[in-house]
Amino acid sequence: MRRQQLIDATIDSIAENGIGGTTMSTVTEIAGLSLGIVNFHFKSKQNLLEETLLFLAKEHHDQWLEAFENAGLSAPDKLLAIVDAHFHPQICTPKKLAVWFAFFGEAGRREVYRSLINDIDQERYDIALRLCSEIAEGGGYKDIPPRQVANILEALYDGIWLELLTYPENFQRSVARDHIATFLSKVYPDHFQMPAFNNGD
Amino acid sequence: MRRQQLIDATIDSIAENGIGGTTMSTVTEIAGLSLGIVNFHFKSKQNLLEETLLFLAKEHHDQWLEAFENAGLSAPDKLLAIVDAHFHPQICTPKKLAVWFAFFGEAGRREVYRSLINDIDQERYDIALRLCSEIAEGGGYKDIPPRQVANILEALYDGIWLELLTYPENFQRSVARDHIATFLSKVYPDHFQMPAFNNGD
Amino acid sequence: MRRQQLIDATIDSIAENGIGGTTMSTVTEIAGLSLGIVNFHFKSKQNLLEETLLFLAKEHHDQWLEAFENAGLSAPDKLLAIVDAHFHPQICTPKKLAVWFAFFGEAGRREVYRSLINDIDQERYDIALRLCSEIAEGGGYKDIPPRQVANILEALYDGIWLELLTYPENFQRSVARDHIATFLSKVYPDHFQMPAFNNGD
Amino acid sequence: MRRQQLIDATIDSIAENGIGGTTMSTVTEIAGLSLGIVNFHFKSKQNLLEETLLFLAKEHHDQWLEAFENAGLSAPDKLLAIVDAHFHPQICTPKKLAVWFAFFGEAGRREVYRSLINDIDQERYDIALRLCSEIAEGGGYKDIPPRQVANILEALYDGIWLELLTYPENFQRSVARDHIATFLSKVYPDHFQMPAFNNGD
DNA sequence: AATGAATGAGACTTCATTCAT
DNA sequence: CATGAATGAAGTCTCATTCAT
Repeated sequence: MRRQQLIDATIDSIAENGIGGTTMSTVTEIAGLSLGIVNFHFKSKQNLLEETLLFLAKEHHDQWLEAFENAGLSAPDKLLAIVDAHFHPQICTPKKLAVWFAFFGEAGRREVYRSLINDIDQERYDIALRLCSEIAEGGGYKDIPPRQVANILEALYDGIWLELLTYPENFQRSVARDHIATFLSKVYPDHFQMPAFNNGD
Repeated sequence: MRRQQLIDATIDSIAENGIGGTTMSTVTEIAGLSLGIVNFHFKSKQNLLEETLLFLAKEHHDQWLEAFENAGLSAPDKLLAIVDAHFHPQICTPKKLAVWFAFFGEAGRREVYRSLINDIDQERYDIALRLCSEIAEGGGYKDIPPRQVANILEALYDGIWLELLTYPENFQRSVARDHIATFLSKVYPDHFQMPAFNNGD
Repeated sequence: MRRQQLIDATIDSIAENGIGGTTMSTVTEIAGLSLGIVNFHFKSKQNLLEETLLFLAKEHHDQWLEAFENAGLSAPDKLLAIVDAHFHPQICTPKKLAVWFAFFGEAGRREVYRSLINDIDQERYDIALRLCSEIAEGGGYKDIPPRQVANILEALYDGIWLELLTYPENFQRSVARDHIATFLSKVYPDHFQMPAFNNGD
Repeated sequence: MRRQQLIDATIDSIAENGIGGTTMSTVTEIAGLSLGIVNFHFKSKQNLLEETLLFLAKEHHDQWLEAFENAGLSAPDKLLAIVDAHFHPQICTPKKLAVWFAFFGEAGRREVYRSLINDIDQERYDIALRLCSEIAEGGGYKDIPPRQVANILEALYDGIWLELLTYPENFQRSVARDHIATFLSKVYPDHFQMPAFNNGD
């Protein structure tokens, strides 16, 4: 309860001030609580940051995993469900994107962040790889190794997120998602269809 | 010169300590200069950081612009030259990638940095868009709007950079570049050819 | 009772963490009680510390006073009983010595603590002085004023305690006590006998 | 210069407020300097405290060592010189005594303090033991082992210091020193003479 | 009586910036 | 131009005390 309240405030603060600009004061002020309370519920500021990242990672993980499981039975359906999950309104908000990249910026030096992010990525990558392999095998796609498709997908998630973050004025989740659908329709044309483009884009 | 010496040291320091861990001391110590000298050549720490980002942006800009101009005359050649420039050994080093994402992660400063590098990004995007339009027109590619190809390219640059940064143990510029070449060969099959894949990938 | 339970825990905590490292938390945790309970039974932390010192002082006082009263009738017997009481297993434990010197070291609080234990020290000094006077008079010892013997005794108590505290690896109450007995045998040779020394010492 | 200024201020502050009550503020305020300067010249508060203890220990060590070396050639002269050094006006001031006992109170838990104090004590103890052995041998004193005399001397130094600290209103270095001279005159009567007592004491 | 979450003053420490040399 | 000691604001963390339950 208090913990979640503080994690929410931390997300707000990082989105607004960055990790470096996030202080105990900014967090507790946003949460409307007293300064000392963070060290009461979390051991330290560092721990608060880690728990915040953990929360985001879990939320993201649950989102795509559920999408994957609830999607239609076919591999393309499941793969597309995972793609869509990255741009779900619960996950892909300007605030949360800002926080993700704040952590990415530190990940090189903070083993904790890195391993946290890696674990989740790895699981998703493995599933995507399996789905691509199924599709490639079933469709007779021989020119691109499934591993490469999965790699490009991972890069596209992050790359598009960064576009959305950097140019929030054109922020449109649907367009973002269409980028990836387009890519898939080119790679596996019999299994994904090109999205219809609105003129304006 | 002193200024460049300090900017280089700043890059080293940010790569090693992050922006938050970069202090006047870490910078001047790496540069082998005295503490007080930064405020002599730069107005403030903030200014030093901005100049550092600007330096990277310019270096990057010069790289792809020169590649673009020196490339073969055809649009595909020129587009591929821009792609390659992103993974040139001068530009795409672990240290510099770390600095780029350190800046991307600093939400609070994003405004400042955005205003610094917007023009450069825009220029590259415009050129790529023009090239894609030429190719699409000449090749009769009608299903994907050139704007979208250009957008996906931008996302791929950043997304692949982030992969390289996050998983430095598989750091291979050539593989990175192949991802994009693969994408282009799928979008404009008559103008780009699929790279040959090594078995290991 | 709760109060005594907390005082005991305070002694344990001071011995382990020092006065500075002793907090409401360390005390209540050792006591196995809830954090808020101290301010319930004691006015404040300061008050808890004072009561703890007072407890030690009283315990010490009772010890030597009882020893004094129960000893043989002769003045030397009674004086030696007081000496022995300082090294009684109930009084002279590593933990309690640590607490004593923790308090002695707290200059800022010395005034407070002095006012608490002054009377007790004075009472013991007066009794010792009286006993020395009796012995000196009865034995015709004219070269040392009784007051000086009493003073040296007081210094020896504390000095030997500090040795015991500082070098706990050679902690031997019997040796400590022998130091003082030796001193007395030199000052009042007809009334105290030199202890036998074990070779090792 | 600045360092010594801060060490002096630390001694003043510990004497007045104790170690627990000594803060960066109290120290720098006494020194008339700015708050941040301690961490500039010393790494941390803990380091400042250790350097302060080191300074006192060195000063004390130099004092008795010089006294020992400059004293008359006979063993009694040298031993008495060491005794006297403990009550030299440079060493035995109310302020410095307060600081010593502040550190003694922490010594049990701070290995640094302990080892610092131990080293100095050991050297002095060894010298005193040697002198006592010489005297005992030369004078045919067989009833007290030299080791015990040396031990009692050590206890007396600290014990008398504590008396002086606790009852500063009777602070008289000469009386203190006489206590020890009296003890020695009783132990080695042919080599030390009883001091003359003023009536008042 | 008892609990323990919450508060907020105050401690230590870091570090951008200044300025006498 | 260059140095680096000095300053002091600001950040993290601790902890005595309070108070609703």
